[in-house]
Amino acid sequence: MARVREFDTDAAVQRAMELFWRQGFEATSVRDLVDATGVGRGSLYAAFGSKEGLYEAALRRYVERTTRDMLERDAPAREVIRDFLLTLVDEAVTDGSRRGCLVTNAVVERLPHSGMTGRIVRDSLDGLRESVLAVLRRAADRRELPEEADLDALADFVVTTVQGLRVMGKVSPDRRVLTGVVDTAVRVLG
Amino acid sequence: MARVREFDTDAAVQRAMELFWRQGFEATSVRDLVDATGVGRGSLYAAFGSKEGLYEAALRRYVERTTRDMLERDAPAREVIRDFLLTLVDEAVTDGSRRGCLVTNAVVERLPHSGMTGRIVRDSLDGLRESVLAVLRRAADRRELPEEADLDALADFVVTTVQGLRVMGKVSPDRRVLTGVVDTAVRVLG
DNA sequence: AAAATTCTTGACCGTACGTTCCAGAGATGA
DNA sequence: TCATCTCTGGAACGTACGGTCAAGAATTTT
Repeated sequence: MARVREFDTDAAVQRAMELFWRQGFEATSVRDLVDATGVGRGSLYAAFGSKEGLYEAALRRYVERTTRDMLERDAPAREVIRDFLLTLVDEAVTDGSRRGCLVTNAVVERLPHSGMTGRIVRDSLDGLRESVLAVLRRAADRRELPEEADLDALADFVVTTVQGLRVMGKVSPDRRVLTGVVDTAVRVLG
Repeated sequence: MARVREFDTDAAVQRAMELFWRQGFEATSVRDLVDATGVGRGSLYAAFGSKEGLYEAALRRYVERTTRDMLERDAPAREVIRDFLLTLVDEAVTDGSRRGCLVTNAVVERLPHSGMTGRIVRDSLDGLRESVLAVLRRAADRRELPEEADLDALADFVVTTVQGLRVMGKVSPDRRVLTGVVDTAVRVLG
């Protein structure tokens, strides 16, 4: 043992996450990160290795914190999923700084540039897909969906709709429009 | 009159577009653009004002060239839109460099940083929306859709699905999955 | 108390960035 | 032919970047 770390790693990652979320990876400089976290350059590099390492930690944190517990509700699938999508609409309309979703942003701006980002993003979307699938399976068990429904395709469709909403939410955060999209989308669920 | 411009502006914008599309705005340096276009720094700045100006020209070119003539076909709406979405799937699966769609990329990585990008992007999506709407109206005239169908909401839904496919295509360019999504999506069209 | 170990701070590194500028080349009009 | 104008090419600008490192501070072990 020796000198103990003075700064709160979690808090630093949280601050970094907020910056990356609002500004993107490239547009956020190490200087910005030092200022926002209050942690010195050296300490940041000792703890995370690189700017990209810190970004990945921030992305991981985002994925972990973005809970899907809305999807745990025991209610008709269409209702559960509709409410879930409507929270995304709400986020988009409410979010004044148009930051969208960090995962979606990571897909577009970081995926080609390698690193662990692809892995994290894929895991995140797989997680969402599984949660949706669980909802659909419960519904299928209750004979709530048509007998021949393809649950896998439906789950992929919902995940795709989430990404679509995330993008559209940035372009036109218009509640009426986005709500219409959600209502249209959930019509495929029976 | 005086000395006449030596380089082909259109060709230069085309080259720039390819670079921005593949690498994104921030990751493309002016040096890259000079190398790819073969046009000197000075000439580039004289013609486009700034890196952002060239980006906007490239984005505009992309929007103009990305023709929607698939949507002009006179066939059942569901079929026309399904085929259109399937071409996107094909693009995603085929595109080895995962560049996605320049407009979608612009939304995510450039929208917060102002400029004309927001305007161009919005115009582009509005254009797509109008094309889809025209298809739907033709279908409605032919009593092909349910009487009570909300054409506006359907058009917004299709545009959203396009964006969703564009993002998903980057993460998992899997034809089976994406085709399933398309088939699911078009089920809302009657 | 002293040795050992880890963390902190911030100056410093080389590089690459976007942009500006200007001397010279090429084209036109007088 | 010469004056005028625009375009060209690339050197040069200041700045900001991501990353490194060494000296000192804090803590634990001996």
